[in-house]
Amino acid sequence: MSAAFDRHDTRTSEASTQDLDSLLAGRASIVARLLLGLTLTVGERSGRIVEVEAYEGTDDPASHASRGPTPRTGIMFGPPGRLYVYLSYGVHWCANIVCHPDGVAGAVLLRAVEPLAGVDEMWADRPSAKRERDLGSGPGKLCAALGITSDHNGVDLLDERAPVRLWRPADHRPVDGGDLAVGPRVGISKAVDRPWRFGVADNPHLSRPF
DNA sequence: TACCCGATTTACT
DNA sequence: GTAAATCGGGTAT
Repeated sequence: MSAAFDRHDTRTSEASTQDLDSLLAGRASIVARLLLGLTLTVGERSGRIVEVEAYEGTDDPASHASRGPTPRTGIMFGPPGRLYVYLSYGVHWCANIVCHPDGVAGAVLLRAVEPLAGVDEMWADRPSAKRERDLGSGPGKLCAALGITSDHNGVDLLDERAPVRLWRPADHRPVDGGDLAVGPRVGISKAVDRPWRFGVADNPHLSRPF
């Protein structure tokens, strides 16, 4: 599969100037960190992505796509830039951004956002939150705060008319150097050694410290 | 058709 | 720190 990425990996070195469209076709473990600092908008609500995890599909035992496509995971085998939403523990919705080229499964789990707009609506859907930094500080919390549910599964995030949109704010700066925190993924039992959790270092809205 | 379990959150001890 | 809540998909009957 690596041949499918050779072209993309070289281009992602200058990712900050690329279109999101081509960026998302790259390898999940590289795309993930590049999503930090981008904005996710659902209606009136917006959040800055501050924590993510990469899941590399067929070659990643921890990925839902590791055993091939199913009715649930099929979206991850399609074109990049779409939203993959699944139910965790029968309770919480979790959202991923599909990446890799069309036909090659891969995704980036959204783990935390910093509220930017529509904060009143977020509080209404996160009644148990005690502080603003608790509103989106986890993959399930993030979906509740932004109002993301299975209704949004398969949405094209780059379509301006879509109910959920991913975009680069005018003041965006790549998160790297000392601002980039890296660590092992959370809550998995396979491939636990892969350091594919990325975050904005010391950001108060993280799901947990690195 | 049955059983098992999970990319979690929350409340309670 | 620990356990309960809750349900769809995967794997085995």
